[in-house]
Formats: sequence, structure tokens, C-alpha cells
Amino acid sequence: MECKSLKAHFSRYVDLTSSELTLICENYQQKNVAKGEYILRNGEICRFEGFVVSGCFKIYMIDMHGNEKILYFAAEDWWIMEIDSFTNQIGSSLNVQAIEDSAILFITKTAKERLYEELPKVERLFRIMSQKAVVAWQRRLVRNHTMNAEQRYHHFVTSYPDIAMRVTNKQIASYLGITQEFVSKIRKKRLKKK
Amino acid sequence: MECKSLKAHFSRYVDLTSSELTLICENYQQKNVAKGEYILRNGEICRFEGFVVSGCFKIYMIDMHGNEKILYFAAEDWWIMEIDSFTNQIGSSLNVQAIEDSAILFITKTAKERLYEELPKVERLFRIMSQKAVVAWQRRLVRNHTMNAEQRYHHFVTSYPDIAMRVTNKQIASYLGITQEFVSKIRKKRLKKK
DNA sequence: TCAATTTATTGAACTAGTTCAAGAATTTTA
DNA sequence: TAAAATTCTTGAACTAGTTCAATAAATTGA
Repeated sequence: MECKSLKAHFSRYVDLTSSELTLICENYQQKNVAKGEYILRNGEICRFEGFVVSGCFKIYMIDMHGNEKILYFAAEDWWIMEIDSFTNQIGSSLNVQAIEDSAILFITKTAKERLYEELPKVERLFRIMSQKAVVAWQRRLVRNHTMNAEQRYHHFVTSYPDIAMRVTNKQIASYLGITQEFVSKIRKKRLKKK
Repeated sequence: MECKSLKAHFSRYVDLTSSELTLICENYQQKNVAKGEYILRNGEICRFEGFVVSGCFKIYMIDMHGNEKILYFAAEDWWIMEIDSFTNQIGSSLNVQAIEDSAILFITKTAKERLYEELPKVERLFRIMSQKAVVAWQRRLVRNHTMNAEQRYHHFVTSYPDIAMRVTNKQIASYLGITQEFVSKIRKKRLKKK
């Protein structure tokens, strides 16, 4: 199976022989997901862990006011999973929806568990990736506390220019925790400057 | 060595025999930290991973305006570490300071690495704990996006009543990402209601 | 291809939270 | 135990960001 990008991704974190990489990747299956399709809905139990090969997803929550709050976007080389729901087989609090025609590689819970047993290095791999994720979430929280909306918008479009071009302003607003209208005003101000 | 609370903490995540627990805990050393003392400063390389036995710490960053931004408080049974700095031996972006006379159990990088080799279950343990941490940071971000300052204050004091009583309002304000003055106004409003 | 729907823009009125300043209360230090 | 330092409180003026409403632009669907 074609799983080059996943192999490259894993190799960034842990040294793996090519037979180890093959063993790991044998557990992943490819799946195409059409734009608009959900691969996980709030309340469902997450039975897979996915890696984006192509396309883009939004991962969001519905807040207490019924509004969609985008937690993050997942394009090529990003993970889509609801760790809590996947590990503990409890209802998911997140929704994962394709915002482009996409392809993912996914692994089931059973296969993942077998893989952890078969190859303990996989524990290390996911430990390291999770620790990286913690750092990233901490940094995002600090950015939210120290930067104003305009600075956060600027940070987003310069840090993730590819994503910024592929998603709507409304979605960027939701991700940044501000209103669509305010994003529009920020953009107007930025256009003037140039 | 006395390391009951650490053993109990580990046992919550992975099933470990008492000899495994003992093996793990042999790698931890106890240390007393006086109020005000730093166990890690911005720029230093984090050479340990700590677990709070008693007392309380604040983990904070200095933002672009020179202001202290508290990322979290760590009291009994919480971890104090700078994952990024510890794992990659790069300069820390965080400061960790005792805000009460405290005692911690800590492990050095060398001991931690040996432990991962000796007992692969430790990889799993820290993988699971990191994954829990990711979920917690995600939830906090969503709370920041969906709740106003008053609701966040309320959430904090009801979720962590013990911490709320031990830290100053200024510190709570920093943790919540609002001003000290506004916390004062929220408190006034809440007192009136009762 | 055209109608329907969603998204983007704009402005005016508003509000949650900030800033500044000054005095009161508490904590720390010597 | 007094002096010094920090924290807390309060009010007035301000501002970043919201809300609402209406129109324009873009996207989607049959």
C-alpha cells in the first residue's frame, strides 16, 4: 500500500527500520472521504485514528450556544483523532468533517492495540508525538492570551498560508475565536496597508 | 523512599505490579523547594521531570510585553516539566517557581531514558498521560473561546477550589487571561448575588 | 445556467474587558 | 513590630471586539 507520507512522518520522531515501518503501515487502510462527509460526529465512539494523505478536514465542537467552534484544521500530514473517545471508547465531543475531497489512512482500535504489543517502539512514537502536541496546545493558549485578534490572524495566515487559502474566513474566525465580521475588518485594514 | 502518591498516580493509568512500581520510583529523588525558589527558568535547559508531593508551583511564560502569563498551577499530584526543553535539551520557554514551601519527586533525563529502556511499560504510561494532557489543553482552549471572563472565573473556582484558595487573585487573573482589576469586579458582583 | 444558499463586507450602536490612577488592605521583610 | 512592598478594590474614561441588519459576492445545486 502507498503510505509514503505516513512513513516519512513517523521517521521524523523515532528511528525505524524499513521493515518496522512496513509492519506499522500494514495496519493502516486507505479511505476516500468526499467533501462534506463526516468521519466522526459528536456522541459517536471514535473507532479509528486517521492520518490525512490529501485534502483537508475541520475538527470542531458545538459550544453551549450552539455555535461551531473549530479546534483545528487537518490537511496533509496531520492527524485526525479524538484521543479521549478512541482510547476510552466513550462518546466523542468532537466532529470531524471533510472540507475538501480527501484521502486518509486509518487504523482501528484493535489493530492499534495489537501494534503497541507487537512493536513497543510504537508506544514511544506516539508518546513523543503526544508530547509535541501538548507543547503546541500550550503555545496556542499563550498566543490567545498575549496577542490580540489582528495579531492572531496575522500569525495564522503567515504560519499556515496553505491552510489559510483553502478555508473560508468564517472558518478562520471560528478557529481564532473571533467573529466573521471582525475578520473582515482586519482584512480590510491589512489590504489598505499594502 | 516515600513515594506513595506517585505510585498511586501511575496506577491510575497503567496496571503495574508492586515491583514495577518500586523499580520506577527508585529513579525519583525527593527535594524540598522553598517558597519563591525557581526550579526552572526561561532559557535554561530542563534537566529533570518533577512531580509535586506537597506545596504549589506556578508555571509561567513572559509574554512579548514583559508580562507574566501563568500557564497552569501545579499542586499535589501534578507534574512540573517543560517537555520540549527536557526531551530535546533546548532552552526552556517556561519558568517554574514555588509559590509555597514545597516538596517534589524528580527524575533526571538520564534516569528517565534508562527507565524507558528497562521497562517499556513506562513508555505506555507517559504516552497515556500525555494524551490525557492533550485533551485537557484542547478543552481549556474551547472554554476560552466559548466562555466569558466571569464564566471562566466561576469554572476555575468551582473546578479547582483548593488551588483558588491558595493563589492570589492576580495569579488567577493571569491564568484566566484577564486583568487583576476585572477579577476584582467579578468577585464583587458574585458576592452581591449571595 | 439560473436559482438558492452561504459567505463576505460594511456601518452604526453597543458591551465586555482594559487602562490608569489612587487609596485600602494584606503580606513580606528586617 | 514597624516599614516596605505587594496586592486588592473602586471608579472613570476608553477600546477591542460584538451584535445586528442590510447589501454584495461567491458558491452550490438541480
